Formats: sequence, C-alpha cells, structure tokens
Amino acid sequence: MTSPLDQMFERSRWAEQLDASQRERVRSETVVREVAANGLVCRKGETVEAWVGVIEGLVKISSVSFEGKLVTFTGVPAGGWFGEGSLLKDEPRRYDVIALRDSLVSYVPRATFQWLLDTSIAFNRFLLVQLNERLGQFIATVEYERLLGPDARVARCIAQLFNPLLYPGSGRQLRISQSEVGYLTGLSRQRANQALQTLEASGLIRVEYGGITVADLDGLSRYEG
DNA sequence: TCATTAAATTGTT
DNA sequence: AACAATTTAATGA
Repeated sequence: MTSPLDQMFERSRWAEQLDASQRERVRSETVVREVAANGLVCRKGETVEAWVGVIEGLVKISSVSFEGKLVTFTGVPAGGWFGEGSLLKDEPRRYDVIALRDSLVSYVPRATFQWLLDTSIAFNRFLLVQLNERLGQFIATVEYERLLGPDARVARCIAQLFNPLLYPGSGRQLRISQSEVGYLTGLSRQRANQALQTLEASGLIRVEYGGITVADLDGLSRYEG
C-alpha cells in the first residue's frame, strides 16, 4: 500500500530522483498532518521549521495588514511545495497559510531540507525552477492587478493553479468551489461566479459543479478581457 | 439498485 | 446577504 505521502513523492520531481536510502530518510522525517478547512497550516511570525507540501486539498498564502485587511497572494493546490524562501533566509514566516478546505499537508523539517540542499542536485534544480517560476508569476500578477479587471484576475488565478511546473500531475480538472475562487482572488463569490461564466463563454474553461476544467491554459494565462 | 434525505454548491436577486 | 434550485454523498430498504 502506498501512503498519500508516497504518492506525493512520486509526483514530485525532486523526490523521484533520490535514491532509495535518501528517499527513506526524507519519508521517515517528514510529518503529515490533516488540516481542516479554515485551519492554519502555518502562521505569520512563527519560526520556520519546515518546508511544506500540499498532498491533498487547497491552501492559500495570505497576510493581514494591521488594519485587518486581508490580502491573498496565491493559492497552492495538491502537488505544490512552498516555504523554501523563509527557510533559506532563516527569517520568521511572513505569511499566514490557511486551508481553503480540508487538506492533507506534509512538513519536511528544516534539518532534512538542509540535508537535501547539501546532497541532492535534483533537489537544488527543483528549487531553482520553482523560485524562477514563482518570480514570473508574481511579476505577472502585479502587472495584471494594475491593468486589468476582475475577469482577468480570475483567469490568471486559475491559470496559476494549473502551472504544470509548480503543481505537477494535477491534470486539467481541479476541484474548487466558486467561493474558493472568490477567496483566492479577493472577489465576492457572486463576482467570481460572473467571471467564471464569462471565461466559460470565451471557451477557456468549463464550469462544473464543485470544480472547473481548463480548456485552453495558454489562452487563460494571457486573457485580458 | 433504487429512493430518501442531508449537505454542499450554484444561480440569482 | 439571503433565497431557491441543483448536484452530490450518505443512508437504508
């Protein structure tokens, strides 16, 4: 029987390329935890002690200003890893990470992360690709937020969740409710619903009950209204 | 397998 | 924010 963690490793390129003893060490040192919807995966300000992977479900990385305004930076679906930035810089975590629905999360301890960094070239390559991909995403996000309306923001958000480099093996279909799309984009559910219908009418996605299927990922990521 | 019910999600105001 | 309609999941005959 393969555990959910093993399945996570199987579709993570860095873990795939470890040898048996390396993988065994990572497996034994990694902690898996269930997080209920709206539960905290990591909290802002805490000392960073782990690199985090989403095995199942969906989490969002966000921050609250001291005025209480909630800002969401990005969502991370199953298959995604995050937190390497804070680990590398050895600083307190800058963001809250909250589960959007019941999720299964894995924590790779700092020491294990360091050891991978020191011993595995595949791991280093993976981080390089991931960091680069994220940088591209955030630059594009800033550009879009300044220039485009809600429909395009939703389009971008969905396209991000389907990034094959960051979240491999998830296919074209993602289970995500429209209220979750609203949380990720900072829009009301009603507006998110409207945007999804616009995008469906443009033939970029198919809207289903409790999920969406991407028909044209490329078109979605360059949608401008 | 089918029918009934509760819960979740969606479409609309 | 509230409502009704729709879909899914769970339950038991």
